[in-house]
Amino acid sequence: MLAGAGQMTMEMVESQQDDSAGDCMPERDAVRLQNQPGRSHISQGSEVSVAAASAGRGSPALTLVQLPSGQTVHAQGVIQATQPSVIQSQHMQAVQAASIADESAESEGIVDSQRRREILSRRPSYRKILNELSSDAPAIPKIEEEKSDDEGVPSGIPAMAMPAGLYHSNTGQYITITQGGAIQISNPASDGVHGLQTLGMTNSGAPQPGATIVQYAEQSPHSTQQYFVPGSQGVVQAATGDMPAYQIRTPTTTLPQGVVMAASPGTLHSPQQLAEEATRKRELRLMKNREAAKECRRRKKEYIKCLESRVAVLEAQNKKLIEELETLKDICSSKAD
DNA sequence: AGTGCGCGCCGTCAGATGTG
DNA sequence: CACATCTGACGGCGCGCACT
Repeated sequence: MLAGAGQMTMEMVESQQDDSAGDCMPERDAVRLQNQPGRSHISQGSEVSVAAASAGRGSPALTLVQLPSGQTVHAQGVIQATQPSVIQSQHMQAVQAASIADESAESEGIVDSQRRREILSRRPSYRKILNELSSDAPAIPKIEEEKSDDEGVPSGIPAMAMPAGLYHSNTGQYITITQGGAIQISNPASDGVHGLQTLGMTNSGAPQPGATIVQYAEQSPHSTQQYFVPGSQGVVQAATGDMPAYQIRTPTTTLPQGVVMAASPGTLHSPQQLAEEATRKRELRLMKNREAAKECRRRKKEYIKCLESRVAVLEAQNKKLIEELETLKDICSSKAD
């Protein structure tokens, strides 16, 4: 990432990393430009001093140019407005802006610095950061929440994007919903016909719209599978082996993660059943974490793309500012002559 | 063809963070 | 505060590529 970034941009990125994990903000960039002339391509003792007047968000940036004669000139900058940071949350921007602008107000400054430290100590949430920014900057794509098709699906249960009526499990089995509402489970290890199991769905007329989740535990007692069946209602759990059982219910109950026990909780007394329950919970937790990790990686990629976009924007701004500075220098030197 | 290397993706764990 | 969620870190795996 960031390969080919210009020198100043890289410095800015590095300084961002100094502050916290993935924090940067245009306001602070402006302050740095003012306080660190060496970074703004203005040599020490230059005849022209440039101070970036803090321009509020959305207002044109004004640059104060001190001429050798002592005259001060307000120059309109090429950057019309500070760009919202890709990775800086609005909350953070507010705190930062307050901490910079109101340093004289000691009591508020103390509170701000405490809040600032508190925020800086947190790890960034890619989803939160980008969503907050996207609400402020329409150009920044919002990280997509769960698609509407997935609404009603308990978190962590992958939707099977398969043709209508045919679904594929995470263990390679195929689920077929027949027109009569029956669920057929086939194992591809066989030729697709042998080993076919059929489950009946009898409550397809459940009143609440939503989706069906089929949870299926087969020969291995440690194997529990869930299937999301769009467009229908109810949750199905199938368990074969010692105690074959199938249950269908609507997914709107308060049971978390859409899990339905095949056996009633009151029957889980034997050590074996307790062990099975513990294993089932572990499998469920691993499955949810697996999905969470996938989602996190997707968000991280999006986050990095936004950072790279911001690098490009800052490089362009940097280039324009340098050009503007050269122009102002020429004006000043011509006036001095 | 066999091998080593780099890269990306994935699953899992542990700890931080968010939420009701 | 308990529980859920998120994310960094780690290791494994597969793939492509260059080299022998």
